[in-house]
Amino acid sequence: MGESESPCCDPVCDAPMTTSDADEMAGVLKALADPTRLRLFSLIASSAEQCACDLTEPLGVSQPTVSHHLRVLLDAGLVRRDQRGKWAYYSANPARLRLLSDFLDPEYAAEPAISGTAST
Amino acid sequence: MGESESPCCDPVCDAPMTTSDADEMAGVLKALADPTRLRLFSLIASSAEQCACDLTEPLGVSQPTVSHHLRVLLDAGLVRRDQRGKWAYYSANPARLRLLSDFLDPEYAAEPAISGTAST
DNA sequence: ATATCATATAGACAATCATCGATGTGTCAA
DNA sequence: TTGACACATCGATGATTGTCTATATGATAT
Repeated sequence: MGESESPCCDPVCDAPMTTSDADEMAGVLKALADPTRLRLFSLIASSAEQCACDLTEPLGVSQPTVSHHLRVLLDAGLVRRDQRGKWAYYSANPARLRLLSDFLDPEYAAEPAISGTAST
Repeated sequence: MGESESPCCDPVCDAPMTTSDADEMAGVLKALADPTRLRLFSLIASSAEQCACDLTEPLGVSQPTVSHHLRVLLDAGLVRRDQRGKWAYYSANPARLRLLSDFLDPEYAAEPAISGTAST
């Protein structure tokens, strides 16, 4: 199995994050925190791979803008690029995505005693 | 219990997102895509609840800045506020967080047939 | 070699944002 | 009622960002 991705840090609910962990995770989150880029990633992630040439039209933005967003996703490790001839094929990196979803998993996070009383 | 949170949309790997779904999910992601705000959320989420008065010092930013970030998290539905006297207590909303982690879950996402083979 | 195509990069610009100091609002105690 | 406190809001500012057009890079075909 190619990438296991460094564990990075504990889930967000487990303990207060360090500054450097927060910097790293916020960086990955930021890569997905834009509507156009999120649609772009979804387009790639919902199929095995996608030619960059097929991504401009469904997004409705210019080719350089798509290229820019692809680079942001690439730098965040969320996608990989495979250059074949003059075409560039992009695929999602599931390990990196799992890193995020595991990090955000509320798991058995302290249910904050809503309507009732703080039973502590 | 209380909040089940509208399902919002399918996981990002399942199908290309609609524009409105992308707008909504990117909005929630954006709320966590800042290092200071992520540390703030982690501080809140790693305990049952936190008084706002205890959040300024560990973050190392001014009180208005903390208040601003709390409002962003609140607007995103990621935290709740409980005013008690002159103190404001914040707690995480696990349902909202699960919405995010479920959305980002690679699940059985198409392993993009790298070197080896997807053993699925 | 030359033209064409796919993609990336450069540079510019408007919009958004994180942060701060100052101030407003509402609560509690004397 | 007055003062102190907790927190939110306002207004300003420097930095970041999403988007575009124009252009560079690099590969293929004639």
